[in-house]
Amino acid sequence: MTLSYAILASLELESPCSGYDIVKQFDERISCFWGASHQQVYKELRQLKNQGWVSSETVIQKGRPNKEVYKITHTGLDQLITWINEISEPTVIREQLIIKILVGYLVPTQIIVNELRHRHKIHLGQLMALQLIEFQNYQKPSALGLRDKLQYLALRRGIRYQADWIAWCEEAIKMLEEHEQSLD
Amino acid sequence: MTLSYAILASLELESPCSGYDIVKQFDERISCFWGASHQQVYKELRQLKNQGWVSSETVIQKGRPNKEVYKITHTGLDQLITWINEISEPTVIREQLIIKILVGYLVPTQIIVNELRHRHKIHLGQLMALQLIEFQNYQKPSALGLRDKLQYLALRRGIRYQADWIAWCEEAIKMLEEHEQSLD
DNA sequence: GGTGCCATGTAACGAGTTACATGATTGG
DNA sequence: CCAATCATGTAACTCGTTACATGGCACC
Repeated sequence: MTLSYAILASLELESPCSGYDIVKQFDERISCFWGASHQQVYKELRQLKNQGWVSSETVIQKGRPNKEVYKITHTGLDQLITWINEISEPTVIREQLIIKILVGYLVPTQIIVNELRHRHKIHLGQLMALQLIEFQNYQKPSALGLRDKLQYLALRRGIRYQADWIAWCEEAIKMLEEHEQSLD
Repeated sequence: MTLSYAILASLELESPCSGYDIVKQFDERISCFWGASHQQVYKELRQLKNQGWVSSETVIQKGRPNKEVYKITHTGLDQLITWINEISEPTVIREQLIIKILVGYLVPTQIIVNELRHRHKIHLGQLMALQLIEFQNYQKPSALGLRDKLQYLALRRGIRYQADWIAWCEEAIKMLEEHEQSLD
């Protein structure tokens, strides 16, 4: 399961931390390239513990629910490294919007344009958030250590991804609006 | 289920066709934004038929296995249109490579660079295939009818997607190789 | 003679989603 | 006072993958 390696990586980067923390890290850091529900993460953490790839202990808190904090074990680290060494293929993407575009002639063009605007807005918001992180933390990427350079590259992947969606949305909106005008 | 709408859209664009044809269309036309195994598609087609969203008949062939060819029904078309009208959100992506990048310091840099080169090659191959289609079929997009324009926009999404991955791979390889050199 | 295409399917399993449940604390 | 945050979980279900099965034809 790939999720287990994502969790191991998360614990390798920052530990000890709870299932809750891991979900938050997925959401905040790499939301455009990884997502998991808390149910999935908790389930997986229990399984990883059974396998001995992570260890955990209970932290008693007052005023808050107790939490179970996890660390990666050396077995887990070995497994993570083995996994990194395996060549992986691109993920299958199932993007509804592309299907809608293909049969978009079935509805008024404005419906499609609205959907494109909606997507544009989402990606613009995410792009700005990522660019803020870039501005605040990575002014001089070439001066960074390897670890930070890698984090920066992951961030760059996100920035490019969002910018790419935005550019396409604009291209598509323009083409559809010009098409509409040409009908008058 | 979203797959059912992808199938309906496929049948709307081109019908009658068999489960086999639909899988092929997914693979060929929009492989970077949709994928499904034949098992999934056959299963879904049977369910769509039970619901009355598609109809089918058996075509007897000689020298080849018989096939079941499907068409979208008017109920199915209604459902497809209703679905298009609903606003949809971006898909969750689970991209292993980003995880590997984040913890890439655990292995020799060359391992990560190799993986990046592998991805670069894949996306370059797909980009060239898509650009060939663009060159052969869409020389003058502004002159197209709505249906073709939409097909073109879907193609453009694929082209941008591939080009974006390529650009990032190059950026990443460059940064990692320069980092290696700075250590000498 | 082996590989690949056409064409469809079953069965078992694993991954992921949705709905539901709990309960205190903090902040507007 | 309502919403959000912290923190974890169960149960039912759907979706998707993997492995296995069949069998003729065309091409090199």
